[in-house]
This record gives sequence, C-alpha cells and structure tokens, in this order.
Amino acid sequence: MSAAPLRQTRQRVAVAETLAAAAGFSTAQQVHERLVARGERVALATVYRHLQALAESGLADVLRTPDGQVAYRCCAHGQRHHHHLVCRRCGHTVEVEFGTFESIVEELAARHGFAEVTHELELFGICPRCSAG
Amino acid sequence: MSAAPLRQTRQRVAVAETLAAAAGFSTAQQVHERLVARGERVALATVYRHLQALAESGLADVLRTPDGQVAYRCCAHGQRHHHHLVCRRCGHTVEVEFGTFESIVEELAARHGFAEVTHELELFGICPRCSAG
DNA sequence: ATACCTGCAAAAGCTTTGCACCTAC
DNA sequence: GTAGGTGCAAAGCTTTTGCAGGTAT
Repeated sequence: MSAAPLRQTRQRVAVAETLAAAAGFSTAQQVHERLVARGERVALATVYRHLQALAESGLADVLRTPDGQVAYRCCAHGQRHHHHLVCRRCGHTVEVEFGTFESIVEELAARHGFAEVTHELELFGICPRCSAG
Repeated sequence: MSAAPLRQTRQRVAVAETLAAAAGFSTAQQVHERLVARGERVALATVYRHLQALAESGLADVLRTPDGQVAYRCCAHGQRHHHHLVCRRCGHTVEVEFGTFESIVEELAARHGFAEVTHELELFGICPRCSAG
C-alpha cells in the first residue's frame, strides 16, 4: 500500500543535485545536458523518471513553459504554496508569495461554487540583468 | 508587410462556429471531433491552423491544459485581459476579471525590475454541477 | 488568373513505456 | 536473493510542415 522505498542510486543523486544547482526552472532535457556536460552518463528516460518522482514527492515544483515543455525546480520551501517570476531569456527566477492573491483565489472559487480548486500562476518577463545587457 | 487578407472558406467558418458554440475551452482535437460528428470534413491540420490564427488575431484565448495540450476559447471580450476558472471534469468555464490581481502583478514585476511581463493564471476545479452529480 | 487555403502524409518534438540487464539493499 | 532502478530503443501524442491540388476573390 505505502510507496516502495527509494533506492539511493548514482543517477538519482546526480539528477537531484543538478536540479538543485540550477538557478531557475529546468526541463528534463536541460538537466540531461548538464549531466552529460559534467561527464555523468544518465539516460534521458531516467532523468524524466526522477524529475517526475521529485515533483510527486513535493521536492520540486512543476510548470509548463510557454512552448509546452515541462519544467522543474528544486523547491526549498516546504509546504508553502508559491509562484514564480521567470525570466524569458535567462531563466532567472524569483520566488513569490502573496497571501492576498491566495485569498482572492479562495474567495473566487467559493463564490462560483468550485471545489478542489488548484491554481497556477505563471509570470514570464525579462529580468533586470537581461534588460540591461 | 501587412497580413494577407483572410479568405472566407467553409473550413474557417466551421472551425470558428464550433469554437464559438463550445461552452468552455476546446483543444484542436476536440474541435475536430465535433466537426466530424457534425458531418463536416475538415483536416485536423486545418483546425490547428485556424485555431492558431484565431488566437493570434485576439479572437480566442489560449491556455495549456494540465496535461500539456493547447486549448482555445472563443473570446467575447475585446481587449480586456481576463482569467478563467475551468472545471476539470466538464470544461465549464467562468470568465474572471479582478483588477486587484492585475495591479498586484504589475506592482510585483516592478519591484523585481522585470520588464515585458506576461501573466497567465489558470484555475482548475470541480464546478458546482459536477460536485452535485 | 492568382494568391491563399486545404488535405494528406510525413516529420518533429517531448515524453512515456517495454523489456532485459543491473544493483542497492 | 530480490525488488526496484537503468538503459536503450521504440512507440505515443500533440503539433507542425511540405507540397500538390483546390478555390475564393
């Protein structure tokens, strides 16, 4: 019934470390590229599997890039739901929390009688660094 | 330089009508299905092309479903940016506008020095009708 | 007549899956 | 020793694209 225990493999560690080291969001492909560049040999399919696992266990955030890829980001904060401001150019990410917004969503869902409402807010822009360059 | 004039074809009308008739968001595949069911013969590729065109010209909203498909919805409101509360089960959609939110986003982007910020808020839940059933 | 549009089919991505082998426990 | 993990390759999906023929204007 409970989930099977996860094994500590070279690949699992490598994927988790690579994701953790990244500043913003990374796609499976990007994580794989970095691993290869680092000299680690990990199959792309394995990267996909680990990223999914990380997301499911709540250790990573998931979002979809505007062009449809799935991107993951190591999630330092525990349970706290938060949003992101992502630079379209360099991927630099600012983590954002604003209670005001959360409560607006709740109030809104209630007003329309919607249940089990999940919300995902994506903000894409150009960060100050890229604007300057 | 300017866009070529759009021709009034059977397919264009059929796709636009089908999208307009739908209550919530529709994917290209769904629109195509409905067309076929209605007896219209339109190629899937053509549906994709028209939906993209509708979105580009601002006549349709675009969003990505949680599983990665692109969904479109006929957009009655002109320029006004708005968001949606979408039923995960039946697709029933409520159009939502809340100025408070828009200003929060602007203030937030400014605070972090981000430029050209676009935002998309997706709310998925179970609508009252489906909850009752 | 001439752009533009359509259909078909193939290609292109990203992601998932099947299966035999491997390895942490 | 065994259950879970991995690699490889193939399949699955949605979406895009090339091209020859069709059609509004």
